[in-house]
Amino acid sequence: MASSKAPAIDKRRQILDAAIRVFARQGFHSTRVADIADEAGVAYGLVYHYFKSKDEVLNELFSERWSLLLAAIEEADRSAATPRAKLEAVAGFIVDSYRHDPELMKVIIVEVTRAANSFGRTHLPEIRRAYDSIAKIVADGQQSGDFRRDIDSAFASMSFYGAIEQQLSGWIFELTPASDTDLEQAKTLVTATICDGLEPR
Amino acid sequence: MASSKAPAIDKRRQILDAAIRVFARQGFHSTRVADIADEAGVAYGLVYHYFKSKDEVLNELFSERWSLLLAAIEEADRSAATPRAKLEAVAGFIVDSYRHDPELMKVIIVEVTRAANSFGRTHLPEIRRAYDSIAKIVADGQQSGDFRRDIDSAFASMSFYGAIEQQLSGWIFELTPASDTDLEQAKTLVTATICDGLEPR
DNA sequence: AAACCGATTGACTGGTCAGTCAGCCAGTGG
DNA sequence: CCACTGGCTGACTGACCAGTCAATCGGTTT
Repeated sequence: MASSKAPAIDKRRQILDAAIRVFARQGFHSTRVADIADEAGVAYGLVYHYFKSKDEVLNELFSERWSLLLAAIEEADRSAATPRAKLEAVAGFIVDSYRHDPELMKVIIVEVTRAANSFGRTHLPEIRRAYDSIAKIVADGQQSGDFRRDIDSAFASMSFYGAIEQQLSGWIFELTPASDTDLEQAKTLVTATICDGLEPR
Repeated sequence: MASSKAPAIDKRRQILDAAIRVFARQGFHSTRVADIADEAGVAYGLVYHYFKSKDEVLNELFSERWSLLLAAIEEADRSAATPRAKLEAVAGFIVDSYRHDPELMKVIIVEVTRAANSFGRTHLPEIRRAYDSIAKIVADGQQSGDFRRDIDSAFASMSFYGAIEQQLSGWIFELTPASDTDLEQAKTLVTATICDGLEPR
């Protein structure tokens, strides 16, 4: 049959997508592999056909999306825009990632990025690369005189990223309204807060 | 004997302190209750004499310190200082908490604050109260004209808190140097970033 | 000195799961 | 039409561990 190879690929994807939903709903630690299989409408054993372990499923989900983030940051950096516009692009990408798939972003933030003890530990190098790339944008901005130089670029990078991630956390845990307009505004607001500051100019 | 009641209290404390160390080292999920007992130099069963469950140990650790943070924020708010100085006081308190007991702060951030799925869920109301109290400081600052009004105070609060917590995360996972001077500078730098912004004035 | 009582001990149990594996089934090639 | 292959199945197992509990200990009271 023409579709003889297709189902195989589908099933793997099906499992990953199901895992996103289940991890988002119950958290990684309290999902059983059986939950993923059930959600995917697939036999228990098939999960182990495609993945070495339950951990590997999460690793795959993280790496898939984080590499996009890294690419987006590095692309923003390479562009000819102002440092501020570069930061705005990064914030925009992260917010759009959330809009596009809130459950996946929830899993990534809750189970990896903010869980540097368990999974984050494994991915610390990749996570760090994001921080470093943002720091580079800031450092360049300091070089060009667009940003003040008395705030360490690594420090500024952490503040910027922390501010965004905290917004996402607020949405994820429904501490903060997350309508379409809220998300859209957040893109500019984070950058405005970090670049202009809270005090009037 | 005069010290007849004292050991009882000691043991409870001993267990809590041991739990801080073990949770910080291995993470909550991969510590066995036996690890806590061993670290405390106490029999397994005694943990259950003082605490209903393993979870309750963590809850206790969190609540103990978080209530201090809430008190500190609210006290800062009540003071006559400028809004900016109030924020600086909050940042200072959090940084000092880290300096005073990095392991405890690690546990609180990694296992509770940033794990709103598992433990955070239980403590969401308390956590939210911190965000709200900070938002109030910002809102008052907007009222008095010290802060601009086009950035929502709840949003600013999340950015501020997120920026600090991200710094702590950097220290915790050794992504960022954490010498005494670094910690000291961080207090002012967070506030400077958020209040003044990265762009030169 | 005997009864009492809270602190302390640690062996044991019941339940939970991640991961294995022996085999099934559908499509393909000979 | 049969052998083969690889996606697919799900019952099973071995390990692990939170929480229980019966027993002991040491100090206090009567």
